[in-house]
Amino acid sequence: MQLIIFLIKQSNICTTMGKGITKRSEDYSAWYNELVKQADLAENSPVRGCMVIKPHGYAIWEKMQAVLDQKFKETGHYNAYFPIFIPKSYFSKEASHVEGFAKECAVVTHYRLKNNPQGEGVIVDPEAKLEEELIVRPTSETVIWDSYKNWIQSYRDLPILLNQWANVVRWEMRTRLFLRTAEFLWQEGHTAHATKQEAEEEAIQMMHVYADFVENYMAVPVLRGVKTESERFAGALETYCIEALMQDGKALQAGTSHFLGQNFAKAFDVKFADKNGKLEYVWGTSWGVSTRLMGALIMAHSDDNGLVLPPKLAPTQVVIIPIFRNADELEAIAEVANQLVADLRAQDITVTFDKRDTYKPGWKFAEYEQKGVPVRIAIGPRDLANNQVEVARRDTKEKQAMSLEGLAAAIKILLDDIQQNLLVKALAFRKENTSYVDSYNEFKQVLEEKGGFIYAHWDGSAETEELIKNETKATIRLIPLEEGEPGTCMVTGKPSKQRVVFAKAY
RNA sequence: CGGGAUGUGGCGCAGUCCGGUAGCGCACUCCGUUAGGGACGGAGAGGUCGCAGGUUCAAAUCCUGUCAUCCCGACCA
Repeated sequence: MQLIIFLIKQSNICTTMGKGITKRSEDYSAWYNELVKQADLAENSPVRGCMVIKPHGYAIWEKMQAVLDQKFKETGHYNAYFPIFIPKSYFSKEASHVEGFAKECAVVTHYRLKNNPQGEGVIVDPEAKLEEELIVRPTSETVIWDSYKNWIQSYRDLPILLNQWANVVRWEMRTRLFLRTAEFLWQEGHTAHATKQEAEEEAIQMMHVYADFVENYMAVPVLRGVKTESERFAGALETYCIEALMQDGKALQAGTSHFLGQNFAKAFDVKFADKNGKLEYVWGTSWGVSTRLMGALIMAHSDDNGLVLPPKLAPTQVVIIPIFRNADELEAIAEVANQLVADLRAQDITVTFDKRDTYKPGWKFAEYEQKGVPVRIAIGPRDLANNQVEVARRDTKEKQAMSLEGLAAAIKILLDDIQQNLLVKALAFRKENTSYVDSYNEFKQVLEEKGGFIYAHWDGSAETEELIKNETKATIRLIPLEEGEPGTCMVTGKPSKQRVVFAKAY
């Protein structure tokens, strides 16, 4: 009996392979690229390294934004907007900051075009050269701290808790849709505080806000920790981060939160008078997540049939597909379907009733599967006769007949179950792909054969970190927050306070 | 910026070696049959072969230049 079920499942898979995508096992990278396009999330733009985010992809991003925005507001932050252009001179004010971003900045040098006097087209008007070039923001610390200088005089002006939703540009050499694009969308929080402790607490808080979002909405488990000095954000004293594991065993940095110390306050001369009238530099943080989260979402759950979305972030949670031969049949089905739509909406479930007669049911099944709609309900004449519907869940691809009686409530429970199942599956995968090693040879072997997160002892030096990176391409993803057992470095044998997490990363 | 490759209807490709006036699959339009996992048949529409020169009676094809994109490295959310 089990064998028969297995065969049926196999044949189902085969029939959907007609316009399928490359399997993960064959070429993970190709699978990802094809999936992004097939699921209608995004495509390459005419400009190298930039992407067009298509409606379905953008709808998912909007869901993410909505949840995050609410969380930011709940933690006391306000949204604001600063300009996309930053005067070049601002970048020279914080030395390590410019070091970190100079190599990937887009620069505006002119403000006018004119018709080409030599012939076709337009040229940049050489007369219209800017006095000072403008940098297209790669991040906004500099322009924001320049404003903070004017906004902050007294301890009464603090804290300032701002966030902005924006696009930024980093001229990357190699790009991939969502994971690394020359222009990307993100949010960047920028806060200013009177004390070191408060700023540190803010940075840590936001790391936890991110982790909570990624785990409870994206259903992707993350490790929390701090970056090593060499992986730290340019201009930060401490970078808190969350790291997720993708299905190919590589790590993805899902969010970062930086404790900036007084670096930017000093660079932009932002001081405040404390209660004793003494002038002090302001303490700062910055934190961000980007459309890269889309990449994490895709790579964490999706399968060889296409996108798999957690219900909490799916723009459409349920699709209803009628199966009919003629207008009369459709009418009978629509009566039931419309009632079901109303019932589902009453439960705050987003639902689409796709009664188009321009596409066949099989085509629609494949289409919604590829786009990751969590639950599909099919209703045909046979179902109407039995007062039931066929319900299929995207995550496990299981199908079952369900009674129309109390269906909306049952679907609500099913959606919760899918959300939960995705996280459980991802947690199990991470557990399977997490290793503890004590020798460098073992480390190399595990990295080569299995990948994943590897906990190992490290002597704390940048030299050893660099050596491991050069020899194995693995980097220290983070130093866990919780105190660990001391040991000895797997490479040098020098003492180590605790294990750190290594992985190959995106 | 080093190494490799590719530019031909909307997409994916063949044709290039050996010059002879452009073809296949998908998608698209119309008609009919179909409809519980990406239907079938028939009839159509759509391309200055990346761009600029050159050779030739004749160039997608040969030569020169140029631009762009992709992949592998160094760099990065």
